[in-house]
Amino acid sequence: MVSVPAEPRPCSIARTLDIVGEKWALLAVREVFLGNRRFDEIVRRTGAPRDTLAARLRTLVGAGILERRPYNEHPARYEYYLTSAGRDLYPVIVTLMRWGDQYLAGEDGPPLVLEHHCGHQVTAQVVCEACGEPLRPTDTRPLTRGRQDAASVTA
Amino acid sequence: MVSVPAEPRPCSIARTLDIVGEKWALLAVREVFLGNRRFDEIVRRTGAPRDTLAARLRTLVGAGILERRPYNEHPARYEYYLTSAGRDLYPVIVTLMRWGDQYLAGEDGPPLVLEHHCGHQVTAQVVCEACGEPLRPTDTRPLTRGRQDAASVTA
DNA sequence: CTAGTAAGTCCGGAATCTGGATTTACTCTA
DNA sequence: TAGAGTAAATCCAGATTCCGGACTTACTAG
Repeated sequence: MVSVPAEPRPCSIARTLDIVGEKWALLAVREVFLGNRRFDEIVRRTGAPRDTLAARLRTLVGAGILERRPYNEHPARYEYYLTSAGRDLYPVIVTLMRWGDQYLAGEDGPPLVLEHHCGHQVTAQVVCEACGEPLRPTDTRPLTRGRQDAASVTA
Repeated sequence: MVSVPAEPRPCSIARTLDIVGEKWALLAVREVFLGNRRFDEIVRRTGAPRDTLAARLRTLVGAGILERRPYNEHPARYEYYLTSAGRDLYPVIVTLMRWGDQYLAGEDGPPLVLEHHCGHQVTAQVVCEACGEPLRPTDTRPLTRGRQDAASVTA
């Protein structure tokens, strides 16, 4: 009965998902990107339960993704702003959006279309920052640093 | 006591998160990208509870992201493969990874480094497919199609 | 005959999520 | 000045989900 040594990967994806890997967290961030910064507005736009949203906003503020700024005292009222770390979640949001546009849009197309300042509709593409080429799974492989047990990347 | 009309946005991000907006779902997909296709291996690498993982794999297969192929009969054994829809989640995965590398890596840097076939380490960047320029939140705005209540995008 | 492997399922307790009502401290309108 | 409205939560109790560990099934290898 030798138990197999469980060893979850140390992984940036897992760590990130511990913070934003839940529906309401990311939808709250989406709303702030769209300019809606108030609690009730975020509740209304996302459909999240108030309790749950309050908890998520706390986590996001604690993680340094959102900043809670008072806009009124007596009674205390707050708005949520993206920090620079929060703004850096933009790529995550737009790639999620693109996937949904591709695979889950109904007959009348994507529910929200963004326009880039170049004049075209936004279609998010992920490229290698170094060479500018599109990043495809088959074109990358784990760089060996110590023991690596990942097999090759194939579909 | 006029109840405020709740109207969650129809949104590709929300729809996508209904499928993959949970830690274990995306980590399972990560493992398959890394070439680990078997149930026990995915459990071991992600640390997910077996029950939960089984449920997530079912969802992912149902959503057309993974494909379950037998590699053995008697006893029946299966492997999970990415469909093309699944491979299209690569941008989501690498942008999540980049964010974690930036904000959550410890002293010894990112736990996993990918090498692009151009020879450089992978740093995922999101660009506008049309003009190739980096996509920044301030450079995009919702294109009005019918009523839109999103304010401008500002930080 | 025993041990190991692989892909799950079953279980019961713990934690989390959910919608609705309530609270607090105002401002605005009749 | 009373009543309604606004905004950010919080409280609650029931429903759901998550979790880890044990178990099952059907083999193969020694």
